[in-house]
Amino acid sequence: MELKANDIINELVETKDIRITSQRRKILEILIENRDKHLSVEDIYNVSKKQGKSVAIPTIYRTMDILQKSGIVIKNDFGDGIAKYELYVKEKETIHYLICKRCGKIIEVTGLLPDNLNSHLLEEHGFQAIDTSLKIYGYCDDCMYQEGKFQ
Amino acid sequence: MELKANDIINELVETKDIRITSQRRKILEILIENRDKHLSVEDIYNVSKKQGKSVAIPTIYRTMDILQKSGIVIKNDFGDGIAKYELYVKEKETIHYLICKRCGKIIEVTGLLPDNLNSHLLEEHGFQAIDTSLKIYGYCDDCMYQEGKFQ
DNA sequence: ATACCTGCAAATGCTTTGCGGATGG
DNA sequence: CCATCCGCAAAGCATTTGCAGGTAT
Repeated sequence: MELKANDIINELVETKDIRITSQRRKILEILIENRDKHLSVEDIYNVSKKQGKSVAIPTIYRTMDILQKSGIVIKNDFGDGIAKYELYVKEKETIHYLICKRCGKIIEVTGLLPDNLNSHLLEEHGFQAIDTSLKIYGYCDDCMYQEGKFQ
Repeated sequence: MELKANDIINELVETKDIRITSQRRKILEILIENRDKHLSVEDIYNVSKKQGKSVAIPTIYRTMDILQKSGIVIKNDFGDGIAKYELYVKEKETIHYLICKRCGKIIEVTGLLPDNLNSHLLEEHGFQAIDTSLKIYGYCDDCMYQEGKFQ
């Protein structure tokens, strides 16, 4: 855990020239503790406050921006207009999201896209893919037979 | 053109109980004239103003909300936080978007997803898919060999 | 030493809402 | 008629920015 944070910090220091401050270390620790979740800036702020090391909201925004541009986090918007961040894990397959329009539950899925997608895009459309975002909105098991209300 | 607007209006009147006002008719006409584009609320406002029948911004938001919930338009966000609307065309295959991170160009593509995707999701995850959104961010032909600046 | 970072407050920009007057069916 | 809609102004809300003081290297 602490080790992982240091790994990421080392990568930050070595590859980009980004200063390591106590706030940035705290944010990275929170991201690592919650690597299975999608955190909003407010989430990160609340956790930092609860843990006694409150980091200001603008600082979090600025840090997430840096982390995203450095490829350390992925920025996501699941349709509610609030940015959600998660650590980028190199080894992991690209994750796709099934988003329930009724209860908001997010199911993570992999392997929906053809393996040769990126080379196909390059050949057919001259497009160099970097980030692929597949989000499928609909109704989860629990909500499917309830009245299909939007939110 | 005018015919199409009336078709949609008839559908509105028949299937939902939505009043037809001059503003809503104007908005539908603008959407039809620009069925190949992705219009922001501001775009629609500017066109309406230029055409001498200015529709107020809040009215456009309210109308787009109704049209979206009625399945007449698709709401999209291509990563800049500004909602873009387009007419939903039933016959059309699901469209995927290649979005250039440098110049912002949007290339529309179809057929990237397996045919049995929805039934697969239902069987494997108990998920009833309604809207599928595949957005791929990267660099277009023109921008690929330029310095890969974000925006 | 000094370039960069933080936190506060204020600004920004898209979107939403309250409300009095207007209008469609 | 009367429920619904429109336009204006103002409010909401996530995000960004200016700036004075603090910190990492």
